[in-house]
Amino acid sequence: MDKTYSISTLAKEFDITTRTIRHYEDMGLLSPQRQGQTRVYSSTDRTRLKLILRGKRLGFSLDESREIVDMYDPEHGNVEQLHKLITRIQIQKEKLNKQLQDIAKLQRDLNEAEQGCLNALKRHNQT
Amino acid sequence: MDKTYSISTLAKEFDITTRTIRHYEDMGLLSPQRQGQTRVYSSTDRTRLKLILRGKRLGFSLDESREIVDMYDPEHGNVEQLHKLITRIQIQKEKLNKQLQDIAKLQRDLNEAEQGCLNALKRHNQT
DNA sequence: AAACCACTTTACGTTAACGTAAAGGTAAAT
DNA sequence: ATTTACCTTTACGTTAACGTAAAGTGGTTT
Repeated sequence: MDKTYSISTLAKEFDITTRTIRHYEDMGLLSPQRQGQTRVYSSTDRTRLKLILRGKRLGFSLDESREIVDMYDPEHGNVEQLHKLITRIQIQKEKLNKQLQDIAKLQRDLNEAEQGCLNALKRHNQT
Repeated sequence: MDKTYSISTLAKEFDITTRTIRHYEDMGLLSPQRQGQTRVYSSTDRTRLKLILRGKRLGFSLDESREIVDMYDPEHGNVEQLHKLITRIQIQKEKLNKQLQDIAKLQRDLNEAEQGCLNALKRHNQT
């Protein structure tokens, strides 16, 4: 008796359109059940959607996001597949580390810029 | 006697095409000097380009990146402008914090997935 | 029964971020 | 002098990620 969701419910929850959700399905990122021809989303589907949107915020393409969400419930086929998956996971982890460094730098830069502004305001007030 | 760069030098250094660099100029992100009709990039231009590419890695649009690089050498016009700039800087900082959280979550997820794989391999080797 | 709602598919349109010729200018090397 | 190696502009093409109608289906509310 797992909770289920309609497409518009999910759309409202995540502030996206139903078109977007269907598009993710077209691209192979989601594959909800059907009742007749109506889509019924499980909580697993909802989680996948959440992950996709997180990937989007991080600047991932849908292809990259599919790679990532597929890492969660992989076809634990043979040993070779597992090794490949581990490799892909490590690649992603490295990419994330790079991104962390970028963010750290940008944060420092923004703080500097902010300080520059505040100093300019101070100088102005002293006039 | 500041160092200058040709367009193809920069393209090679950052592993992008000259078309891309000209496109950034078309979009108003760069405005190099000219010698005749040839573009000559200063080290400031080079830095701006670096920032743009960093923004790209973080999933920013060119519009967003322009906003950010413009924060570095703003037209310190009036006080109002300065306040607006500070506001924009803070918005960016919040966005970055959000992104940091997303990355942290994703890193944890990937570590879990990796452990799952490693365990699956262990179980396989015990057979 | 008619109107309304939420769902569906199909399909063309749009925007961003470049790719990819085409056609030509300039300066150094052969 | 002509090939080579850069540089330039102009302009149409492409891909991803949806937007936006159009036209139809199926339940329920009036």
